[in-house]
Amino acid sequence: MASGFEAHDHTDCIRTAMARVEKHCAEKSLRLTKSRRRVLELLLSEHKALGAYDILAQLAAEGWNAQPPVAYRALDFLVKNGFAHKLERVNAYVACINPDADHLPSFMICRDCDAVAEARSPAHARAFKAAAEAAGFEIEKTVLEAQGLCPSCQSAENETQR
Amino acid sequence: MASGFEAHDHTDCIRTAMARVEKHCAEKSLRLTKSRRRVLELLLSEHKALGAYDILAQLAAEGWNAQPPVAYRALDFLVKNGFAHKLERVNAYVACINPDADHLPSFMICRDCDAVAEARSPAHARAFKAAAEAAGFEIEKTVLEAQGLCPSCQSAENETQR
DNA sequence: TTTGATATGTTATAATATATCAATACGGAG
DNA sequence: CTCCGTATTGATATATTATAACATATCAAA
Ligand SMILES: [Zn+2]
Ligand SMILES: [Zn+2]
Ligand SMILES: [Zn+2]
Ligand SMILES: [Zn+2]
Repeated sequence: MASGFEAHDHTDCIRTAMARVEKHCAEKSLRLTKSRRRVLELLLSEHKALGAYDILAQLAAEGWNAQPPVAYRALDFLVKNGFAHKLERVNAYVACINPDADHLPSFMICRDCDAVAEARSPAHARAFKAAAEAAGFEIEKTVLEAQGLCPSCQSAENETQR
Repeated sequence: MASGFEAHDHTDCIRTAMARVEKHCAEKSLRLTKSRRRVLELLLSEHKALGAYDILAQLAAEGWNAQPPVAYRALDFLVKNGFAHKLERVNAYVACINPDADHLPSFMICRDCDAVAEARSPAHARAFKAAAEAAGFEIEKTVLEAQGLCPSCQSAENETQR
């Protein structure tokens, strides 16, 4: 139902995602420049959200002397084109798991380990959209985020309680 | 289906909400102090979200010499006790329309006039919760927000397009 | 009336995000 | 190829949102 918490071949996960983004950029003549590509790689490296300043710190560690606009511009590009999403609850950004399909993303965010899973079956998102439209509201953007404990952090909490 | 966009007796709306909060505070021995009460009144005054610094500005206009922690502490109290909600998408706060029932709130936020409606039928919220639990995720908090155009701002956009 | 807990006052600063403008790189038209 | 308009980057400054820290005040119960 979701992606991010299950065990999977993450190397392949990254490769597939990059390939889809590259293809999409080629088709739409979008320029996946050095900083945009590197920021996307950082977001893809783990199924976790990174804040803009986390990204800046990583770039700095790689010798990049990058100021805040560098991160925000790259993130704007990635978000605008659907390659990443912003998690409003935590002011952080995560790579999209389905970066060329139009969708209403929704997320589960672990408060303990910061793991993020993007839900794949957006029945609730469509239901929200339908309910809003029934109320005469024209949706342009949805924010659907759940914060709590991922499966493995629930286990960890139970361990320490003993 | 929602509250905020429809015409209604808003004076009564405010009075009812304050009464419910007062009752709840009395029952739970919560202290609805001067600043907490005034911030809640400001949030209730319109079905719009106010940022912490909007609130500080209003308090200042009333002669309050209030520093940021004053607003954030009052908002924390109101949010923690379910009298207000934070809209993560716009970093702003809105009074709850159902302030003594436990619920998973969801919102429609107009990008044009900043009107906010809290949805009353949370079928989509429950569906989200169910989907997350099916994935083994333990939800502690949900953020469900739609941003777009409220009914009256849709009309206004159509006017100007002519 | 002491006491412990909760709330407020006050100052400073952290964390997140954007405005602005100059310099550069890119990519198509000629 | 080379010129031109546009998109992107570099660099500095600043805006916006939120919290840390610690002293003081208030409350309510023992
Ligand atoms: Zn993966
Ligand atoms: Zn976790
Ligand atoms: Zn009302
Ligand atoms: Zn509106």
